[in-house]
Amino acid sequence: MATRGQQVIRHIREGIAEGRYPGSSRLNEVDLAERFGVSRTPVRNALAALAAEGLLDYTPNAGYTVRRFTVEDIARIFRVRTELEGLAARLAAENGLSPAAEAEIRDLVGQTAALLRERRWDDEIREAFLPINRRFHDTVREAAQNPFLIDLVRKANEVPLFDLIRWRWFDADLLRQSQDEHLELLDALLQRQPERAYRIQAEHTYRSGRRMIENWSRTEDEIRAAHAAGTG
Amino acid sequence: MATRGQQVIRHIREGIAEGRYPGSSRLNEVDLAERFGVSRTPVRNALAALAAEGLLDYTPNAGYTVRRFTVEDIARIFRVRTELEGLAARLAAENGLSPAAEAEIRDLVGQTAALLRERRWDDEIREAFLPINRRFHDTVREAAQNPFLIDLVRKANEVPLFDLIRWRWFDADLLRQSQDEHLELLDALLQRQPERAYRIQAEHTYRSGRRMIENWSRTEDEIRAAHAAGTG
DNA sequence: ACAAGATATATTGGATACAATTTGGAGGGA
DNA sequence: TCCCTCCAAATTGTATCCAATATATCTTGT
Repeated sequence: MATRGQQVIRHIREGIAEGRYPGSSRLNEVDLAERFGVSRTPVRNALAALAAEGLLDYTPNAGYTVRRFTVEDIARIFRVRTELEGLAARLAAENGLSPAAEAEIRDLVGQTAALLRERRWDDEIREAFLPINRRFHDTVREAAQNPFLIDLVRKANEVPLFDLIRWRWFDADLLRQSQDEHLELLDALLQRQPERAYRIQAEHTYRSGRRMIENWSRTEDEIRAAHAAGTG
Repeated sequence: MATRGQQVIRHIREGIAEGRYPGSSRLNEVDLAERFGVSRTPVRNALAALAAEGLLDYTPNAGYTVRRFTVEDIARIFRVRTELEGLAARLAAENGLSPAAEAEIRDLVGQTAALLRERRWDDEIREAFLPINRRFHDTVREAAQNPFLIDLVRKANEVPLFDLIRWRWFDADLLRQSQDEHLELLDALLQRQPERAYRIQAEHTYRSGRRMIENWSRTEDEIRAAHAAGTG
């Protein structure tokens, strides 16, 4: 089992991602310690780590606050993510796919095709697609064989609330379109076409960012309202 | 004044950058605490933060070690840095330079020109050029108006020993070449040519990375030897 | 001599007590 | 009413103590 400090890091990270600690809200050490049933020591270690990661802001003698992202911040983040994800696809095409990676991706594409064949769109389908999509892109990034790049992309994905709002607007058309792009990307990777892989992936990420921006403020407000209703 | 924890972070960071703690070396909490004249508490906070930043590796119940970078790691880092720095230049060209930024860059270019006119190459010239060069590129990155991108580039520059070996191979020819590229980049920025700015900066960073790789192992060995001689 | 287990030592993880700093408000004066 | 000062409460920063874990050492048996 991991240390308490590690667990506290996970708890706080999840709490922030799920909107329990809204942007700019202050994180009180004793409150967190009581909530998790531990002393302040592991809490402080967790806060220091999360601040170093960029998820929290820290002011000496004034504590930690949840880093707040504006719509402009999200746009800037996706401007960078577009290039990083595009670069990962380009490198993956340069390296070529390992037999294991190709098998994995083919399997994932096949699973998505099965979902599409059901010709319906409900929560069940969506919940099934989430891990498939994540594993698809994880596999592509792995194929880039650049742990440093993977780490940066991971950090760029670690913006609070991203997980919550990423799929709210998802519908059947988008699933089909997503599958099309995945198939094209797979083709580019197998054909070893780095520039084409870059274009496909960059455009994919760009559109994902545009949808994210469209839904950002609204979702943030909704979560804030829901949280206020739940506590007040 | 900052807290002791902050000071310890700075001390350890500098120590690693200057090779006092070689790659893979273990960082003992009590040793560090005694060395800095503080208790283990601020040391532990500092270690947690530095590990979250990626400068240290952490294993539960086994402590922290200085992250070790191989030649392959450096190559991967520069593959990413090339794109990130290129992206920053592209965005700066899209945004255009503020009057203040243009004045700053013109001043820095002028200072470099003055250094070149001296027609000599010694430590004094080199020491004078270091901060000029840093401020030049900082200004360009600032002009990209993307704090998130700046943060990633900063992290990419935070590899131990980079500061030590970055300029060892520098000579008069490279100073002249550097100035030429800076002038071309300034021109591209003023002309608002994003693609050209990207090309110039990406090539600039790429070559810098190539030189870094050529000198990496050698420098690491030298530092290790010097450190061993100093302590043994 | 060697391996396996037990014991001792060193090191990290966590809890608690105390010091330092900040923050909020009470009180008084202009 | 406004503002300034000072004091008290809350909060963070640090030190120290103890527990848990890992690592090294020493038996002990074959």
